Amino acid sequence: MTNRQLALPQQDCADCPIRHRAVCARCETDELDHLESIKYYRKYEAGQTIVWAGDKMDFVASVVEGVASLTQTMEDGRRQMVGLLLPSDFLGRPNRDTAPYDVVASTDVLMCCFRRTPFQQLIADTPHISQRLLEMTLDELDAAREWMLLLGRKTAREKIASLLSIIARRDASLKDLPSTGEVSFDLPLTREAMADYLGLTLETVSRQMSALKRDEVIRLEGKRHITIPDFDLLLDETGDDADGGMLA
Amino acid sequence: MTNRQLALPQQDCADCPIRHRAVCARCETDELDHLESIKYYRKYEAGQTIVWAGDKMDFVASVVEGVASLTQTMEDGRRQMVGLLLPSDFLGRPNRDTAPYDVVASTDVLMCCFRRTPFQQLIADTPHISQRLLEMTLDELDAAREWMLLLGRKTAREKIASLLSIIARRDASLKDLPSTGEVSFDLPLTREAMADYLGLTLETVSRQMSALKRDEVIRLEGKRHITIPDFDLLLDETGDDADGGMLA
DNA sequence: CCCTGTAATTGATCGAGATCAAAGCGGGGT
DNA sequence: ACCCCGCTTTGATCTCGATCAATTACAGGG
Repeated sequence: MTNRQLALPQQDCADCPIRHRAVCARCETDELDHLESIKYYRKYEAGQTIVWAGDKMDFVASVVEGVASLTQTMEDGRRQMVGLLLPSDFLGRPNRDTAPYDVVASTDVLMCCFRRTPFQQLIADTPHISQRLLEMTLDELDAAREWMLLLGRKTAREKIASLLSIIARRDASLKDLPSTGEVSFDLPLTREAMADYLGLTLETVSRQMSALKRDEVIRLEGKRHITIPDFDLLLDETGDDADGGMLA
Repeated sequence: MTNRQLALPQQDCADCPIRHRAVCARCETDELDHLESIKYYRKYEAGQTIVWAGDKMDFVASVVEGVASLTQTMEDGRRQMVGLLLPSDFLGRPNRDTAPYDVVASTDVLMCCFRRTPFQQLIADTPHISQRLLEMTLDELDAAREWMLLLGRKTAREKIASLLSIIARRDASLKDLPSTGEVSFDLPLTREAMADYLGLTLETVSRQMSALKRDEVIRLEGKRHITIPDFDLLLDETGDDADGGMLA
């Protein structure tokens, strides 16, 4: 229902839904042509592992549709998600050939891939790409640091509220809707994935979701579709300052 | 003792202790000359706030000597350190004029500063600088993600051991010493700062330090000078894989 | 040398979230 | 329809780290 028919491998960057947000955002037509010539699309199904930590990675990519997660695992099995890749986010690091984390598709995912070596060359030659990549990396660093505050200092309830508000916001911005008043979206994560992201157990996630529902901060239709009757009410629960405190 | 006489504002980049690690690492002589013409030095005393969150920041800088911390504070006073700036680390974000975090000198600090506007211009014109900045930002992102695993999933004892091993490693690498066998260094952080970094209370930090001492993983001389009789023994306590798991 | 103030240690108790354990869904396949 | 099987919810109990509360160590100043 939400994961409607994934687009078939498309050709034209001009029609791309992430044209103005992804690593290619600042490219001129001729630069885009060059990118277009080395790109290829790839689909992954929900639950599928895109890359295993430690594997060679011979491509970098932009998420076009869907959600993927970056997860670190300790020897004894403890797991921590360290990033969520939403449409327009970039996967991979130029000049590194080994993946440091597992990358798993949370929903069906469509990626726009570039072979790593030609892409590295392109970065070196195209300031519009390397500048955009720097900017995106700095944004990711800000997001990671915001997440450090969440992991280190927030309560379970605040963590859940923060996660929901972030997903709601990014979902709204993707659809060019405002994130105020009543907001509604599909959760792209299982309870377990939420727990891995928030540094909690899945039982605690479930309990806090129930508590937020009981307190009418959220409504659940099925397990995955969420309605937030009043977005400001949710923000009050995040522990962030009134202005939302968002940087990016 | 460790914070020996801070160098007087110096002139010559060629003699700079962070010449080959900082944002200027890849610059050629002529590029260095250009940088040299817009740089100035600034000292801060231990405990002094370098920038307040929300303040205008009209410069960016490299840490030359000393240690500074980046800290986020919630309205109710909960605090989380989100980064530690060691010598060669970069402070500030091009194209952003407002500081997102408090920056506080943990020890006496010497900074090599650049006014933001000319520096931005320099980045745009000098691939050697922007490439190095991208690389450093990607490293910081890796470090932040490693820290997310620590904050979300590690026990108090593992957190302390991880922090000590990171500081020991960076201290050794700065002095071109190996980090094996017996290692010894000064802690640049108070117990409270350690707690803010690790997402713990200072009491828990103190207790775990005592426990590591009791178990002879570390030795304390005074409150701040630490000796690690066997670095591998400390690594066993971090919860990371045998190979150390370090990326950068 | 003794104050004084700050940083650190140590002890006693509490509580949020983890862990262990059982049910409830709900949807897809035969 | 029915039965799985994976996901989720809910309950009972335990535990690690937080909190509250004294001490103790130490550096600087008179």
